[in-house]
This record gives sequence, structure tokens and C-alpha cells, in this order.
Amino acid sequence: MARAQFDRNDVIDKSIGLFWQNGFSASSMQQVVKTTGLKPGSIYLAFGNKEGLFREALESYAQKSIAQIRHTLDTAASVGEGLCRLLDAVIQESTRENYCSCFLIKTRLELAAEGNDLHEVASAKLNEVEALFRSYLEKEFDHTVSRQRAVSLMLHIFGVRVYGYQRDSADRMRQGLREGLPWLPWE
Amino acid sequence: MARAQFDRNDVIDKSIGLFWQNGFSASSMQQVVKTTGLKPGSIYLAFGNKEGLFREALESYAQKSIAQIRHTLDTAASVGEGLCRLLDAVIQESTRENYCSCFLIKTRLELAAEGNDLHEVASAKLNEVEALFRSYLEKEFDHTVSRQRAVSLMLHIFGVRVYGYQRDSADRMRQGLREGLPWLPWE
DNA sequence: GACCATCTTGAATGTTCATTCAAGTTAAAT
DNA sequence: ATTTAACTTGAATGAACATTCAAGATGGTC
Repeated sequence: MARAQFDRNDVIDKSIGLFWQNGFSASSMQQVVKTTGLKPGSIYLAFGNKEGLFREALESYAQKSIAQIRHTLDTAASVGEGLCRLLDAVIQESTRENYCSCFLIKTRLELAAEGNDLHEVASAKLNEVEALFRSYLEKEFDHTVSRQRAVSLMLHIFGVRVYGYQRDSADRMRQGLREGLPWLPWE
Repeated sequence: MARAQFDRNDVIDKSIGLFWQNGFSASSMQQVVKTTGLKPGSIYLAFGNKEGLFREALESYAQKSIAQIRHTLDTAASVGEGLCRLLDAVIQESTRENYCSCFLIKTRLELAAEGNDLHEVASAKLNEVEALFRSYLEKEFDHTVSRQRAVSLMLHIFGVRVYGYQRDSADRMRQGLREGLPWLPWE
């Protein structure tokens, strides 16, 4: 069945699952073959190499995440309320079985050595998220405050992404966010 | 030169450097051989396997970190002042060339899948740090407040450990900490 | 219906991996 | 001086790794 090209989006989604869970180094191409159903030749023709596939998976994840953030902030009654919903969703995610933190953060930490290219991609996307927060905050606060609070938001989100591995920590994290982000319109 | 046993502490320190930077999967035993100067046989006799060496390195790192925290908090004029110094030190560390975040956090994220043993070690040590903060805070605040603020501290430290990869972010992080931890005696 | 460009296939490649072990070396015990 | 226990040595092992490529299959084109 040649010419009946595989579904690229489907392959990328499955690769996101694998790479997000195991990271770059601990995911083998043999696992990719098993997970995606593609044969090695097809993968290498379509994505070049392991790094190419990882990059596409990472970028797809980032794009979806950013779209999700935009949507939540756009549909909320206020920026503050949207941010609360966003933070609640992050906490909620951490209660999942097989919680995997955030693909971007994991990549930033795993591939930090020696100016790795994938590390740069992850970092750029995380910066994009911060810039997005800043631009939304500027609808309600002045420039300086918006910049500071965007940083504070990022620190808290990173914190939750790491803290969330602890079992039954959701309530504690919610309290922690209320402590550290008192300017948000909680509940 | 048999019987002239190698310096175990030295080997562990060198292993910390390697594993901290590259993580578990991306560090090969051949790199360990090169870094430590030991031959494979010696490593396997002394530590069992790669995981055994990694575990000792991780535990040694954790012990040193906790001792450092204790020392800073014990020698400060107040708990609050000690915490400020601690947080400043974490920010300071992030300005280093070859910044590597925190070995415990990196391990928690890298080896989270399937109840990995090393993940549990890292998580247990991180919980120990939180408990330590709580016990110091209880010298100045009541039980409930201490618990909440310990969580908030952990969230901020995790945040800084991830955010710190961004170049020239020290000042921004300092501002962010002042925003999120206003109960600390800053400056 | 013959052809060609396009895509798939999966066995094969050479490398690197974690780990082992028989042989070698030394310090202490006898 | 000889033995013994403790430790080192480094080549060898087999498995797993990322990647390649010649051969096969298919759909569109003339």
C-alpha cells in the first residue's frame, strides 16, 4: 500500500505522547516505530532523523498549548478570571495518572547542555507564553506591573509543573497559588 | 597498583557533575569511565551498576544541598533573612556558565515514568527540603501559615530552577520573588 | 497499458551501549 | 617467603541503538 500516505498529524500526536513521557534520550526509534506504526524508512524520509521528528512533535505541542491558553483567556469574563482557570487546569492535569509535567519544560531541562537546538526551541516557546501573558495583562494593568506579574505567573506555573508529581498535592498547590498570586480573582 | 583503593568521594563528586549535566539516559558508562578515571570493573564492583552509581551521586548531592540550606538558615539573623539569602543564592547560581538547574528536579522530571526508583529518591529528598522549610518557618509563624508558605517557597524555587535557563533573567526573577513572597524581609 | 514519480518496506549496517570476567597486582597475614 | 584476600584491569560480550537503502508497491499521466 504505497502512495496511501500516512496521516502526518496522527504520527506527530503519537510521537508527542512518547517523547513527552520518556524524553529525547530515553525514547528509541524502535519505540517510535512501534508507537507510530511507521517503518524506519518512512520516518526518515518524512522527518530526516530522530531530532527532526522530536522537533515537529515539540512544536506541535507548543502550538496546541498556546492556542489553548489564548482560547481560555479570550473566552473568560476577565483576564484575571481566565488566568485562574488556566492555573486550575494545570493543577488538574497534575492529578492525572501518568502525569508528565510539561513537554516544553522537560525538554528545556533535559537538553540544556551545549546550546542544543531543541533546547532553544523549547525555550523560545516558553518565552512566547510569557509574552502572551504580558500582552493580556496589559489590558488591565500598566506596563511595569504586567511585566512583573507575567514573570510571577511563569514562576508559579513552572513550580506547579514540578511540584505536581507529588501525590495529592492539588489542594496544597491551590493554596500556594493563592498565597503567591493574591492579585488574581480567585474562586 | 591494586589495593590502593580509589577515592570514593572524589568519584562520586565527578559522577555528580556528569549526571547532573547530562541526566541518566544521556550519560554513558564510557563517559563515566573517562570522567572518573576508573575502569569498568572497578565501577561495577563498587556501585553495582549505572543506577547504583547514579543513586549515590544523587543522594550525595541532596545531602550537601540540605546541609547548605541548614547552614544558611542557622547562621542568618532570622528565618526570613536566611530564606532571602537562600533564594538569592539560587538566582545567583542560574547566572553561571553551564547552569544545570537542580539535580533533584532534573531527575524527578527525567525518570518519572513507571514508578522509577531514582524518581522516588529525588522526590523524597525534595519533600525533605519542604519539611525543613516548614520546621524553620514554625519558629516564626503558626502551623497553618508555615505549611502554606513552605509550599509557596517550593513553588518559587522550582520556578526559578526552570526559569533560570533564560539569559539575563536574574533581575526579573528577583522582582518576581518579591511579588510572590511579599512576607519575606527583602533587600 | 506502459511509464514514472512517489511512497513504503524491513532487513542490513556499523556503532555504541551496559555489563562481565579471567587475569593481573598489591598489601596484609601467616 | 608464601599465601590469601582485596582490588584493579581492559578486552570481550551480546543487546540495542540510529540510520540506510535496494527492492517493492501504488496511483496519476500520457
